[in-house]
Amino acid sequence: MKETRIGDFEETILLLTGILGEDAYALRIAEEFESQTGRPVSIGAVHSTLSRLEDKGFLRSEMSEATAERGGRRKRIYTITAIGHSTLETSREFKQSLWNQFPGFATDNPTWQIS
Amino acid sequence: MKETRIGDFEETILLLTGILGEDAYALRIAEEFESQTGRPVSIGAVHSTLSRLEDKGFLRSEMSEATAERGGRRKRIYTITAIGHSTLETSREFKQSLWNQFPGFATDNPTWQIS
DNA sequence: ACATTTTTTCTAAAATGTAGAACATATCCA
DNA sequence: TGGATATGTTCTACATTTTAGAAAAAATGT
Repeated sequence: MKETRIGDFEETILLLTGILGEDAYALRIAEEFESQTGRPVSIGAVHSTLSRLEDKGFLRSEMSEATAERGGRRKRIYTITAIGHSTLETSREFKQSLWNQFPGFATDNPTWQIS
Repeated sequence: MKETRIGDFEETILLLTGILGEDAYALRIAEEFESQTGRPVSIGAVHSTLSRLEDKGFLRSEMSEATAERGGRRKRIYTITAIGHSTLETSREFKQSLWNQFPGFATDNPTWQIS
């Protein structure tokens, strides 16, 4: 099993988990994904990605207590691990480095012409 | 519209193609990938990804003339299209926005700042 | 009790990522 | 001239990630 590799969707889900904090459970994350990207996402996609990320050690999870709301069953709350965190950072730095080497995007001026 | 979606490896290959310019052909890209990431990559992986990116319209390609070097046969040179370019930018901006919402990482990195 | 809501778990598929063998075409040098 | 060797592409197959939604579980409302 390759421990340190993550895909694009996985990266986004990991980031959203960090952003949502205490509220990071599958359904809420899917909701946030849709609102931030404008693209629909299936709940299954989010669930399977979350558990894969947990298998890889980038996330850890814990069941919350049930709430007093209608249908308010226990949620599986996800938290980023130290490894997940550093993987995110590495990925970010790598992409940033590539962007900086891309002619026309290196620094402040985003003007670039395509043939 | 599922046309505008790319994966993580695809994104890296697209970026490397842009960075390499006139020298962007499969073998060279694979070489650059290894030197930039430190991870090995098979030539087949790069080839299939490049042609997939071309099918999606993010890259276009053209055969070069053979060179006078030993074994210097014709290369397939890839170039980023306008669509490929804007897809890259969209992806970069989206990730940046997520990072800025991530508590403790709202960075003021100068080379990335959008506004 | 039974319907309804929120949420997870399970199953299956399509798309992306990975690997390397097979093939083609160039130069080098006896 | 032609085989050894180098550079590249094309092809084929398989693994992993991404996507979708149905089914099951656990809570409240009436």
